[in-house]
Amino acid sequence: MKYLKPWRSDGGGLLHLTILLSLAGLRLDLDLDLCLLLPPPTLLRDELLLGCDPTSPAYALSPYPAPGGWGRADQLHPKGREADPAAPPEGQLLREVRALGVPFIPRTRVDAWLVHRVAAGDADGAHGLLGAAAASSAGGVGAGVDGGSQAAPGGGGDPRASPSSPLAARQEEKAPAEQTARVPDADGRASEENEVLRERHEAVDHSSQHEENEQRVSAQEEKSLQQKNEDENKTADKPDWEAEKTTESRNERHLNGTDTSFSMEDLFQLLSSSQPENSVEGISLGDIPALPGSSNDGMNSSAHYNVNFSQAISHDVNLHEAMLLCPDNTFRRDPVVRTSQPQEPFLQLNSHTTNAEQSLPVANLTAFLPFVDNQMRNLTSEDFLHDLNINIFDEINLMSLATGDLDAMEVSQLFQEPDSDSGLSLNSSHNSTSITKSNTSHSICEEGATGYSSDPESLPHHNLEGAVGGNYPAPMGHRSDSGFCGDLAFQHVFHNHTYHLEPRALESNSESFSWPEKPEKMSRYLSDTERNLSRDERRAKALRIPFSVDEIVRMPVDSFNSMLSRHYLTDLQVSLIRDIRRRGKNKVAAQNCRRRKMDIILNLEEDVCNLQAKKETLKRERAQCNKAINIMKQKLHHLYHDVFSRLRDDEGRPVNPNQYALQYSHDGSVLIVPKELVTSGHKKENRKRKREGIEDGFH
DNA sequence: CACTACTGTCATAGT
DNA sequence: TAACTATGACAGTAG
Repeated sequence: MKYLKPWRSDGGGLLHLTILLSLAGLRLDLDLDLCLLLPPPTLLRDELLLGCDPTSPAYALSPYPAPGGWGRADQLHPKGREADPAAPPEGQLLREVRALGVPFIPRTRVDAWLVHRVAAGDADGAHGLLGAAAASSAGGVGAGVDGGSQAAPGGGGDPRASPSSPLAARQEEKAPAEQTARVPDADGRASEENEVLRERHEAVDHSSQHEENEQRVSAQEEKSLQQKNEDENKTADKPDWEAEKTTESRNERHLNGTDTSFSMEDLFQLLSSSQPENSVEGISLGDIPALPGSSNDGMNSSAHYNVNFSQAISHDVNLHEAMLLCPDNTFRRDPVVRTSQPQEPFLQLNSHTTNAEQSLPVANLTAFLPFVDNQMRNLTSEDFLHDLNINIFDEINLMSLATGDLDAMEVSQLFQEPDSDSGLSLNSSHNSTSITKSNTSHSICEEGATGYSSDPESLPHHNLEGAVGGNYPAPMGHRSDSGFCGDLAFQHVFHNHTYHLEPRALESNSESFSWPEKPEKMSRYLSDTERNLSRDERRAKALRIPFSVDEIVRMPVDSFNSMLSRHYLTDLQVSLIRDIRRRGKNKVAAQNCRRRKMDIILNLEEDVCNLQAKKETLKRERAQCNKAINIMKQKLHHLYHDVFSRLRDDEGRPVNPNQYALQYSHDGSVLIVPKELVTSGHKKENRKRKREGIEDGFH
């Protein structure tokens, strides 16, 4: 869905939008048609008309730009398409259409061909031709990319797209048979017309299938409006038709609004000034399938082209009721906003959310879910719809994150960012570092588009980028400037359509939403499951990185690098993955570091304890030694006195121990010497020992 | 409300 | 030079 570019001069984006909305069972097509018809200032009015330069991008039926445009543009590129054998040359077609007196000029060759067939009475044929639009267009979004890339190698298709998608394979199979029967015109575009017309036919079929459900939904909406909208209490008291009238008149007031913005009236004048025979409704109706609420079958008569402008706007009511008004009608209309809506239709859709009161409660939005979901499921038998659903729901899921989990202010911020693809630069002011850390290798477009930051979590819009990440590669570097705004606008449109998500989808996607850095702020939004996730895990989820954080961190570097090269990842995803790996490894390193530090501290404490214990032991040993020494001294003292008591001099008298001392000689003999001699001898011996000790110390 | 422990992260130096 | 590790410093959070 990322690849849809609604705001384009050609009808392709519009066709896509119309078809997709029809597939979704929403009666949004006319309103969006009118919105989409409003040309950007730089768009020449003639580009809206059939007679534009065939080489102009506006002429191409593809919603994608020609070669050089952004990726997957090749799918519906005229080149490589088979010509419709029944399609007249474009000049003849135009002449015939004009000759039929159709009150408008079809915008594209497809429209012209359709009008030609219908006005000529071949309603069934036109109906049939219309049908194929959904298949082709949706296939162009999803599965059928590769066949187109073969047909238009210069179309900037995603080179990594699988060449074996089901639709591509089917196209390849049927191509030879059709080539034998085709009568290619000069441009080789006739087959494309045929195919797109067939797609439209399918779109109409789907639309008619959803008619009952749509009416039921509309009735419920109206009932809810009448019951719960205080501003419209009077309307609630009136019969349904009066309520509708009120609604319609309200829209007419919007239409006739006097503000200076680009109104629908301006559009009407703009288109009618150069082509007086053209009517606005004609142009828009040329692209829309049968309107469920119209009295005519829509395709059985050309009368449905004569819907007046106010009727067309009445469908605008349906659009906004379907998109923006919830059953309990907590959403208020803003006439000013609505009046200015035609100027910048998608941004106006954004403006609906700028009012806090206008934020869409998820519970209310889910009223549409069963219907839409069933319709989508019924269509999944088609390969293209498989891919389409994926893309749609990707887009839907992302939007649901914003609408379902953000408060009104954040939603409004999300939608207010005009310069960002996917509204990704919303929160840039909240995190200045995210800008300074942006990879300078990114172009401004990409940075703005992706809100590139090393800290995606700080940017709630990043999860939008996730729509193209993970398993849905996005050719980010192939956008044309013109496609940028369209992409932005178109995403916003589909974001609004995501209001029909299942609650489960909303919940699951709320997990992938990224939140402001403030944890206390986060806790308000995060579920218990989310709260258990680490920041990087939430970031990875937000960007839909198809690897677990644990994998990213623990993987060997070789495997890691090969993994990055194997998967098609956006720069933002790669950056986040590398950041996750770096942070994860650093986290482990920090844990190890702290563990080591704690180990060191514990070891030192243990050493201190051991040393203290050793000190105590030594103290005890010293005390024991001292005690033993004292005992020995005591014993020696006793022995000394005992010996002296037994000694006698030559005259037989006891020896006084205070005057004599015992001296042991080296040969073991014991001498009794006077103490004066022992003292002097001890001094000399001590001196001698000291000298010897000093000499030993030197050695 | 202050304090503390824990944890994640960043910057930087070293391997 | 890239990748990784180690570590100090800082900030946020919970008890």
